[in-house]
Amino acid sequence: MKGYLWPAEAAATETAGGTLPRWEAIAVEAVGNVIEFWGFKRNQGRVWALLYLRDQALSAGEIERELGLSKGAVSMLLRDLERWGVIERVRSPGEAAWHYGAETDLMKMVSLVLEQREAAFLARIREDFSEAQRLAHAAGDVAKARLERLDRMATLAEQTDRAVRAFLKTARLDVGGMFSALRERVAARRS
Amino acid sequence: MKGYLWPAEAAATETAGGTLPRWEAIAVEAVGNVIEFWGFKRNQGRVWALLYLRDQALSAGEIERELGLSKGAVSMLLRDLERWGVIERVRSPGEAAWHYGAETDLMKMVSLVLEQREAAFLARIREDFSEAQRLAHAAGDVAKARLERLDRMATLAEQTDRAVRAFLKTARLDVGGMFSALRERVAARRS
DNA sequence: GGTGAAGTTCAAGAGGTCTTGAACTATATG
DNA sequence: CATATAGTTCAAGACCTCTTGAACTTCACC
Repeated sequence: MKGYLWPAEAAATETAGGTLPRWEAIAVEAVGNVIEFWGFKRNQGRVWALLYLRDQALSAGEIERELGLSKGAVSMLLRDLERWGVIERVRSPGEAAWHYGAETDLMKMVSLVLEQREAAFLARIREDFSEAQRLAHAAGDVAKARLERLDRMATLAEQTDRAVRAFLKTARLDVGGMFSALRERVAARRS
Repeated sequence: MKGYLWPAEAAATETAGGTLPRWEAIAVEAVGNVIEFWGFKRNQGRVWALLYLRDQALSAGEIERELGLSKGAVSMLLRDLERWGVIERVRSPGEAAWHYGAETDLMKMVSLVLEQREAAFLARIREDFSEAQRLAHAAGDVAKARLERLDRMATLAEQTDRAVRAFLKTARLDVGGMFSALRERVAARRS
């Protein structure tokens, strides 16, 4: 949630090496912003958006040029996206280089990754609260009212858990309804 | 989502000037981590947690000492928390200094602020997508398949919107059910 | 109104994350 | 097998947010 005050015009024109049509540039930036909102890297969103909008596989070199990124950055971003199953690496006929194509909706990736993160994160927090409760009760000299507050505080983690699950359910419903045809291919491919 | 690999022991002992009982330190850090997960500052969570757990109003100086923060930082953090309505500033009898107390659940703040952020943010993204769609159609030379992909992409913002609303609803339900008694006082006070 | 303590502000700096680019590895082709 | 091109890795540094601390303002009390 850093950048929601950027000027749309600037974002659209400054960004690339220059070859992107304006409408494409705007869309690519918009996806970058949404994806950053969800705690991913802006450039992961931009790369996916470019591949998805082009409706054909591009080489790493083309992505570099279109988005003004370095070779190293593109390599790492593509790996992330591939690991999450939202782009596909294809060997094109005459070419030596791999090409990369996007077929799947990004929300799949968002909900998948958020679910993993959330699981590890909240498990840890819960342990911490349990430990704190154990110690506080053992101490003996802690006022009852404060112990109660500690108990209530521990529900913070549980509330967060429930809220995240509610979000994930919504996200998956939406994606499932709208993109079911596209998803099958990738669901089969994954793992 | 940076820090879910910190060692609980370290977090509990290193942090403060040293006066915090261990159970309190652990709980304070845990709240700091949850709040950071939601895109707030870790120290906002730590300050709120300390005040809430103490069950009495503390002065800025005490907070500084207990959490090992600077005067300036405490001043700004308290202002944020007060603006969000999760702490209260009270003038104590004999003392010259203000004291600060926490009565409300933090999830209230999380859902309130997220709602504001989300509204501004997604309105902007939607505009961007509209603009991109307008330009792409005007261009004329864009393949139909690509225009369709752009349309689908625009639903990203709408899906995000719906998912965030689902979360906010859940969060508010939880808080409402569990802390209704505490909430009234502050609801009346706000604005 | 003067005094001292509390509170606020903000430029400079600390602390993190993300990107770069050069060295390195893998792969296709003649 | 040699060569060229693609792809990967990671230390150095760019970038950006958060904290600090000193100067400044406000406030209560005498």
